This record gives sequence, structure tokens and C-alpha cells, in this order.
Amino acid sequence: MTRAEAADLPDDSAPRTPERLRRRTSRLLSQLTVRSDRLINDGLARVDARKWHYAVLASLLEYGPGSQATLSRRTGIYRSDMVGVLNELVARDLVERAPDPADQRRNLVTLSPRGRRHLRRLDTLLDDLHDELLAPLAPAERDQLVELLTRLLDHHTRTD
Amino acid sequence: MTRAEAADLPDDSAPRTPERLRRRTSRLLSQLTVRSDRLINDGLARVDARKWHYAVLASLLEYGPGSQATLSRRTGIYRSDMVGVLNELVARDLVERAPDPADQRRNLVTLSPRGRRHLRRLDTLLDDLHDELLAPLAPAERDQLVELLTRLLDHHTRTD
DNA sequence: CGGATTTCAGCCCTACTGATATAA
DNA sequence: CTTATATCAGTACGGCTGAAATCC
Repeated sequence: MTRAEAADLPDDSAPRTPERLRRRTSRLLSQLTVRSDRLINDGLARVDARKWHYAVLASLLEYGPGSQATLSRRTGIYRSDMVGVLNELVARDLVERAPDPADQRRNLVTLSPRGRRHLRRLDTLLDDLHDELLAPLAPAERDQLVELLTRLLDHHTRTD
Repeated sequence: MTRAEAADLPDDSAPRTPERLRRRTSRLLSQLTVRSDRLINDGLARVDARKWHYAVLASLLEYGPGSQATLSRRTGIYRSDMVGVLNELVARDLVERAPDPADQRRNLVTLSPRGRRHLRRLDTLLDDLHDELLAPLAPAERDQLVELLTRLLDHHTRTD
């Protein structure tokens, strides 16, 4: 029997994902997150930024200067990894890191004017990227999605 | 000035994530996916399974036997990783891997009776786990979520 | 095509140093 | 006012995991 005669076998040329797999919310989430992460990361890379940069800059603008530990708690970046992120931000002149005169243990991290401008650019860029991410959804649907995701995340954050 | 007098600084004792960060859909997705993945992985681990097991077994049941490359395409498991997954499934007697008589190059992977039973158990387990994942949502909202996620994923799968 | 090996990034933990806080 | 003890900040290091590439 040649391969062409095996007509009763599933068509391998257009392999499809099993239904039960495709509909699982967990799988939808992880698949979509892969795309979303790629989209965001690539987009940010084009302006020499990473998503952690945005997190730190946004945190600084919204809540003011803080120690590295504070930033770590606010952004969810692990304490140990914050060093590297700040090194990158300092190298780009987006933040200033100076010893806190009031507490010799810590560094006080401050948003620089340049960082402020950069953050504004990132915000615009992220708006565009999210527009691309959510392209198939109408405005009301986007809100719906955000609302549902937020409820779920809140629930599982408290239930930790 | 003592630390207690620095009352105009942000309260570090309750560090909060910046709004602009929390609302970004991309961040909601990745945060929630972390929780979701943990929930599913831990749940499956309790019955000595991994999520890839489910994917392969489901694919075999729905579309019948196939080569490793076919399974790879159907499940999204990377070619190189399929080896390991099948090794685990074979070790548990859930699938059989035999040289394809029609094509000496490939292996034909078949679902075993035991694998069929195992798949049924996994399906039940996954139902329960998703019930936990989606606990805060009403049935209609769960459908809404699945629908929105599906639309997005489809869009970004085609736009690859 | 099947399979092994390797690389790389993200996330998290451990341990260490120095600074601060607390309280006997 | 010391001094012992505990806690916290910043940093280096390493491990684990999953994704992706490379080579046979």
C-alpha cells in the first residue's frame, strides 16, 4: 500500500489540533500568551527596551523614587534580577541610582528627565502593540476581556 | 529628619503595582497564564502526568495513529521534544511506538487501551482543574472568555 | 525523518556582605 | 550606652525549566 492509497487515514497535510485541546481555557491562555509576549518583546526591542524597563519606569512615575527592594515589590521583578535591570536603565540614562543618605543600605532610584520622555514613548508604543494584539475585538469586547482576566487574576492572586 | 517624619514619601509597606501596568492586557495574560500553568501542571503531576501527555493522547484518540512528526504538528510539541514525551508515554504503557510497515523511516504511534482509559481520567481531572481556574466566572462569562480568546488566537495564528 | 545535544532566556533560590533596628 | 540578635538591602552565583536551534 502506497501512502496515497491510505485514504482512510487522517490527512497529515493539514494536521489539526484536537477539539478538546483547543477549547481548554488553560491552553488558549498559554498559546495566546506566547504570541502576546513575542509581539510585545519584539516591539519593545525595536526601541532598545524590555518589558521590565517599562515596569520600573512606570512604577517610578506613578509612585515616585524608591529603593531597589521597593521597586522589586512594586513590579514583581525578583530582588536578585533587579540589579541587572537597573544596570541597563542606568546605562541608558533613564534612571539615576544613588545611595540613600537616610539609609546607607539602600540605593534610591530616581526617574530621569530622559527616562520620563522614554516612558511616554513606550506608552505610545505599547498602545499600538495592544491595538495589534486586540485587533479582532471591538472596543466593548476589549473591555470585557480585561474585566474577565482581571477578575480571574485577582482571585488567584489572593488564593495564593 | 528621622524616617518616621518622611511622611510625604510613598508608603512602602503596601507597595502597589502601577495602574498602567496592571491594566495592560499583555500583562494580565502572562500573569494569569503563570497561575493557570501552575494549577494545571501541579494537578496533572498528582496523577503522574504532564500536559504534553494529554495533548498526545487526545490527538491520537481524535485523529488516530500517526508518525512523530505528525503528532508534533498536531500538538504543537517541538520535534525535538516529542522524543522525550513519547519515551514517557511508552514507559507508562499508554502508547505503542512501532516502525511503520509502510514507511521504514518513521515510527507509527498508537494509543493503547490503557492510554485510552488514562485519557478519560485526565479529561475528568482537567474539567475539575478548569472549574477551579474559572471559579469566579459565571457559565456565560466562561463562554465569553473562551470565545474572545479563541478569536484572538485564531487571528494571530493566521497572521504568523 | 528520528533522535540527541546544546544554547539561551526567565524565573527563583541561596548565600554573603554591610547597614539598620531592637531590646536586654 | 553598649552589645547581642534579628532583620533588611544589594549583589553574585547557580539551578531549573521550557523553547528553539544544530547536528548526526
